[in-house]
Amino acid sequence: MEQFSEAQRDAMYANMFALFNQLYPLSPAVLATIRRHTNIVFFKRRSIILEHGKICRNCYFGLKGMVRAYYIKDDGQEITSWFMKEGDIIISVQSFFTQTESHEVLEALDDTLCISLRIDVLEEIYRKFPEFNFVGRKLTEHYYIQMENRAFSLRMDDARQRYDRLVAQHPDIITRVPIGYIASYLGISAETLSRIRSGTY
Amino acid sequence: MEQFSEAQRDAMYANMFALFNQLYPLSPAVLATIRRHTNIVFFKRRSIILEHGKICRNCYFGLKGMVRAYYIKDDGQEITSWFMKEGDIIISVQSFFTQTESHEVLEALDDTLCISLRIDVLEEIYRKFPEFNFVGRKLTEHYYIQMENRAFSLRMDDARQRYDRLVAQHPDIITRVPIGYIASYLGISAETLSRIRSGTY
DNA sequence: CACAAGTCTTGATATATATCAAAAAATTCA
DNA sequence: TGAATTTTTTGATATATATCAAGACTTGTG
Repeated sequence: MEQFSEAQRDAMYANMFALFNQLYPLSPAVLATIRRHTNIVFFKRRSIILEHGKICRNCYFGLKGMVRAYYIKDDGQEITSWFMKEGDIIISVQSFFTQTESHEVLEALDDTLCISLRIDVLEEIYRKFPEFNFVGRKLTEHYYIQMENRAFSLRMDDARQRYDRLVAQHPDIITRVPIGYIASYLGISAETLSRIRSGTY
Repeated sequence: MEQFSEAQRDAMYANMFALFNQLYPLSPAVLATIRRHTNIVFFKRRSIILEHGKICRNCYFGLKGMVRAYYIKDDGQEITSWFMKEGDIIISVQSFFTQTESHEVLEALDDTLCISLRIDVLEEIYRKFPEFNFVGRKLTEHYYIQMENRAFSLRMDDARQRYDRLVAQHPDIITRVPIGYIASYLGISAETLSRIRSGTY
């Protein structure tokens, strides 16, 4: 992999720390501990970050690149559950939070750069710096609300409305992700999404 | 409403504290603070716990009774988002976590009894007892995973499979909730659910 | 207890979206 | 670059589920 200068690393961590500090102003001691016990990892385009059935033992902070999470149906069909990118926390929610075998696969859609934090290190940080639970709670709340919105759209909106909502809320996903993955995320076939986009529907 | 003896209250709180302690062993000081700054509230069957457009300023712990959360579509149709009952935390997720006007309505389906905790009190507890963020984080994670499972079922399963999954995972909801509400939660019409249940599909 | 109001079922038909198949376009890589 | 592969589009047909309408149940209430 590439090596990074200290200045480059500083910039990467500044990114993540800005997010944390905005939720709860953290002491230099916590930030130094985080920096000391995490590292920068690189995933090649198309590579698997987390395999199906493995336990998600790392939490990633996205620095560059798009990642998708997907399930595999019994018939082999892949169902995309979500997309994560720069500034996002990247995990298999179920697996990371419960430390059980993941139902999801995490796959890098681009060459992807992340800060990687091991669960045991994170738990140690939660223990040693209880105020960091504030950050963990706020981030969980944030992603929970996003998930709720998506579940809601699936019940309330038809295919075209779900697509329009995604375009409105996440225009970058539309441009950066192959249409087939977007279709399975929206719960529709690739053909239907193609027709929606072409104005047939 | 009714008055409760100290012994009855003890039993109610024991319920909630057991949940908390199981996530993180809390000091008597926190528990005493919680008990002192919360109260038991009663909602009559069919009454509205939280109106649409109001800010959800209380977090409830369910002691008795079923509650449903629903949205109202532009055309007036009610779409049930979830059911909460004894042992559950009852809030409008979006409204409580962001302290913005609720998109959801919370409605008591039964005569319902809850422990009520004001958001400002909760925030004070988070500040004064940072370890309580651990509990808040764990609970948020738990409900987040549940929400993920539901969003997933909506994308992956057809109507019959979604119903079967609900029966398998929450048999009590089927027996305690009118079928029309269950249908809108599953994202299908009441007629279709009726046919699924009768074995037509 | 009976009637009103709401809820659930059943049937007929309509519609959104899936599926299958093949061509067209885009992307990858040797 | 150009052939091979993958992705996307388009067309024809099939299907799951919605909608509309009417009747049968339930339930709550005076």
